[in-house]
Amino acid sequence: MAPKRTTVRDLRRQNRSTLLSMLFFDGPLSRYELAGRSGLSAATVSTVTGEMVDEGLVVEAGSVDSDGGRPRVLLRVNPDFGHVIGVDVGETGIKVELFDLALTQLAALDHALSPSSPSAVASLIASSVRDVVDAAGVPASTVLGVGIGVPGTVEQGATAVVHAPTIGWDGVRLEELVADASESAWPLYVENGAKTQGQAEMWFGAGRGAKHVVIALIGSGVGAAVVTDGGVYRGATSSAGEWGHTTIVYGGRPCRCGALGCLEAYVGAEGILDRYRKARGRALTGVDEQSTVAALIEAAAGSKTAARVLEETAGYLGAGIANLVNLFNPERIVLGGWAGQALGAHQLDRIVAATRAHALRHPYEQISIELGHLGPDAVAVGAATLPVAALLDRAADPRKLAVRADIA
Amino acid sequence: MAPKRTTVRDLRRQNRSTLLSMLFFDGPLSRYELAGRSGLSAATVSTVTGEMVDEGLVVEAGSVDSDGGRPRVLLRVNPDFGHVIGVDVGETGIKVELFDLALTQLAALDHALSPSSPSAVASLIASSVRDVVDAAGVPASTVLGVGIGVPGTVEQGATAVVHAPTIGWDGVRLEELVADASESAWPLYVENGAKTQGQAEMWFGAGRGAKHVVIALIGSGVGAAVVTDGGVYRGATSSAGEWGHTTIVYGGRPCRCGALGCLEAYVGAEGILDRYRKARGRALTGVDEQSTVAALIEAAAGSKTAARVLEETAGYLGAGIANLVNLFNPERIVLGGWAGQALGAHQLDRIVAATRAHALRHPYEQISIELGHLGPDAVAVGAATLPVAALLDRAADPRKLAVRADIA
DNA sequence: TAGACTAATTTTAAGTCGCAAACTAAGGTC
DNA sequence: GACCTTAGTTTGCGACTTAAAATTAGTCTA
Repeated sequence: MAPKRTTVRDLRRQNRSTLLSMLFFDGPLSRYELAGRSGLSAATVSTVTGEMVDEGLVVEAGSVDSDGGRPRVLLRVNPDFGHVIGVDVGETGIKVELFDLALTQLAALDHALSPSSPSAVASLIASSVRDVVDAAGVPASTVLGVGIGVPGTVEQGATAVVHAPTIGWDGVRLEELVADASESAWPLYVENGAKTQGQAEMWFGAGRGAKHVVIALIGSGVGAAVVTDGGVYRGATSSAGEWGHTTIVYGGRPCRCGALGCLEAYVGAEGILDRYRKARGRALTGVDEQSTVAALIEAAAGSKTAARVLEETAGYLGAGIANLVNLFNPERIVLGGWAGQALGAHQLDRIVAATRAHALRHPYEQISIELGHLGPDAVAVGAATLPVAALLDRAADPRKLAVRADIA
Repeated sequence: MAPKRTTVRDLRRQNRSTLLSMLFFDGPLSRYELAGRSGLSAATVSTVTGEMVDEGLVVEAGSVDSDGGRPRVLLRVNPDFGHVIGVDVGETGIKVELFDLALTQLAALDHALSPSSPSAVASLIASSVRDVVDAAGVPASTVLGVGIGVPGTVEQGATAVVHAPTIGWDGVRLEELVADASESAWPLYVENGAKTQGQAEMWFGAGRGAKHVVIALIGSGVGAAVVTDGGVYRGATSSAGEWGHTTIVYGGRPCRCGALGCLEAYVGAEGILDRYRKARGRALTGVDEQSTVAALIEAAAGSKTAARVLEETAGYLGAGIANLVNLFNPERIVLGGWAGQALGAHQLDRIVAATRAHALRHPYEQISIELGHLGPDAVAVGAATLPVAALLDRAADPRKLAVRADIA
């Protein structure tokens, strides 16, 4: 059982973490402001920040006048304290990006990838990570960790286990595989790609500032990242948020998961296009799903059928969102994913109206529905936030004593 | 903003709370066992428990042999340290019960109540609370707090605001009303009745020992209490878990909430009976909903129509449960509420099968589905746990400095 | 240009906390 | 009754936060 005790040491770690997180999220702040915001005494702020400055974690960043007295010295997280890497394992390729601690991208790599064995993917990840470090020209020793977003559920445990039916993975111990394929021993953080994308929206996108958010992601598949009390909600075995496979039409359209009437079968890109094909009698043509959906949206101006299919889609989607509202009672819904943003750009009013029609009045009144600010590219940045989150949480180099139980 | 700092005083409070909670939930324990379980040193356990014994919060409770050495002295929470009161505000009456700290019932009162103004209900609560204290013969000064379960959503804030459409309450500041109607200044804890019932299942019923549980409650209405990481999940404004009004059949049966296709319209008692009436052409007779549903279940042995309606009900319910499984990924589902337990007793296999059919394999494999151990009576005990939870959380008399932000 | 003044940090001294180690208590065994 | 074993207490210490005092780094005034 986890130790439930609290010792004096935990105090310092907790307070370091609080102050470091404030500096990270709320930009440069003086010690004085830190004291005010944190509730800590000026003395403590001084000693704690002093420590972090000595360690190179925090640096001074100019100063601002304070009417009449000693100017305030601004502190901020040292962007060069270390670097983090985010990996987006997609269904058709992997992206590897390297960032500094301010999450500024310093290098990026893309690899197309036909469906391959888990160990082949793991090797590719390991070598690409190596490559991106070389490409960025940063010393290997400054890499604090590697976050990996995968298209499937991830069981967090002693080692992360991935279940990703769309790429044929079932019980893949990706963390072990990548670790075995790498020479370096950087901490690895494997997480569901929807959750990393959600994390990115929370840190840099439409979720900023809110504590209870559901990020609805609609692409080929449909998923959601649920943020409760500021942290990503995982559930008992980290597979929470499988919104796409909730039943919205009992006994309805067959879904690729095998069940009937899943939301994904109606509002997933494939479901939308298939419904159009059935209604119209023939399919739209497009080089890929994404452009076909775009063509459908454009066609809606002239085609009654296209317009009706999209209208219905907005209805289903609104009902699906209303389910999230009723169950999670968030303060904000962020509509993301490439199809979600495309639909939202043309149909947001209708989607909102359908949500209102299906949600209870009280929780509905609490929410705002917004489009995501980031595209699917955000999976990699989101993955890169994982080692940063570990750093903020421990307020210490995550490579040391990497107890990675709850990354939040 | 809440103070984010952690001071050395918080340590003691935290550790007191840990030890007190262990004693409460895991029965009498010796200091030695407490040290082992908590990870605290024997020295700290000794001083902390010493304090709590001095304060009367904890008492010694015999001793047990330890092979060969000094016997272990058992400690337990002093059941007579104080008393707590639970109030169940139902649609047809209120129940008020008084318990000692071991949640042993010492007195109970029932009042029928025709739909009345909030302030009339508040007065009745205030006077009944007074009465139950007199009936139990305990000194008023020993009452640590009063928990109130209400049939609607409760916005927790500076003062609890209740929205309960079924009894015509909209924005009722019940906490203020009751406080104004009482002479005593006992801390009040107002909470949704489904959540208090869920809390009772967690502490004493089918939820014991689990950390991620959804308690599905089916009666006339349908709701759920979601427990994540051991605490009741509330969402941004405490109206999370409105499972009954999630859409399960898009465009389906009208629900009393105004929307179409809500789960409640299919598996709520009224919905079941109405579906039977429509299928059969005539209604079953019964003195009330509860006995009518019982009659329907009995009729299923002979009547094809009744059997089919129940079968369909199991299907809808399974799909609804699957949605909970996919979204919350709990480790356990508890099926409660009078109708839920009645259905579960006769149809559990079918419900489980329908759940499996609609849930994703991976999260499905994590769960066990169980019948609730407690009936709807549990609302009052559940409400009474609220002041106890406050006591355990603060490890101090909740009447002092009652900061009731997060009761968990 | 030297005080005087103001406001941000740092230093100092005090009090709390948990812990390891030494110590005491309470039983059993031979 | 000497000795062993185990439970619980006391003691001394290092780590931590804090209030208060001291210091620092500017601006303003005369």
